[in-house]
Amino acid sequence: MPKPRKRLAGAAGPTGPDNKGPAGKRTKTKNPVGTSATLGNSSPEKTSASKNCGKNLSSYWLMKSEPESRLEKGVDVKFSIEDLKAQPKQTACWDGVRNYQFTNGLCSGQCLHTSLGVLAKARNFLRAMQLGQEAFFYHSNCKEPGIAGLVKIVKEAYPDHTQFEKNNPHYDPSSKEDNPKWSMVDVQFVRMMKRYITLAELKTHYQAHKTTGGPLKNMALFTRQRLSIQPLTREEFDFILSLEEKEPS
DNA sequence: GCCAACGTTGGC
DNA sequence: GCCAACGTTGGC
Repeated sequence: MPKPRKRLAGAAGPTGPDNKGPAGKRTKTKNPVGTSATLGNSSPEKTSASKNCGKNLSSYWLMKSEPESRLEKGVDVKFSIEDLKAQPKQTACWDGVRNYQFTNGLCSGQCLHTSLGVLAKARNFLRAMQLGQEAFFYHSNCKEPGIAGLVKIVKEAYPDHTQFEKNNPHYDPSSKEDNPKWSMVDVQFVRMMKRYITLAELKTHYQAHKTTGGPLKNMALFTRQRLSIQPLTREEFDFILSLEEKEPS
């Protein structure tokens, strides 16, 4: 399926395709705790994970985030595990790409758009995530990529309500109430890894396992390289946890 | 900063 | 609906 690809260095496209409003990063000082954090508490989540159709879904995840500053349309996308730890309740909203929001701020849909397909996949994964499930917090696009810690899902996918609010800068007229485009989950810091598990180390195991049939042989980090939220099998998850106890190879 | 990988777009 | 161009991810 992959055909030779072409890349034009110059690309000279129209500069800035839609600047749909830089949608500044929410300033943490905005609202006192409580606003949106409590918003969902009253309703017993009728939304449920019933979309899951009883399929054999993953219970473990890997979520990528960039720990080093980088501007994307004027917004710094940096969000390291230390940043997560620093949040109130050590909790943040996760929109499935690599954007995040403070749970005690205006929890609005800051939708740094990625392409729709990627988003759709990320969203599907987001919607499959269930309360209490654990995910590795992965540092990407940085000096030393790797798994920094563990987080857990503390709120299952819920629609980002601001996408329906006309006055909101994140209003998205193309999103329908019965099929919201933007979802988020909330994740909470659990712990740091006992040691940082680098991508290089994981890759070494992945390559070995490809021939030996070990647990990482199909790891999405290497086989689905561009997914920002990826499912892990229990075997993958357990194997990676076991690496903590070992000397880096 | 470069560029490979790869998903998406759009002309036909 | 194919397929080349293009934009983005993310390692290096």
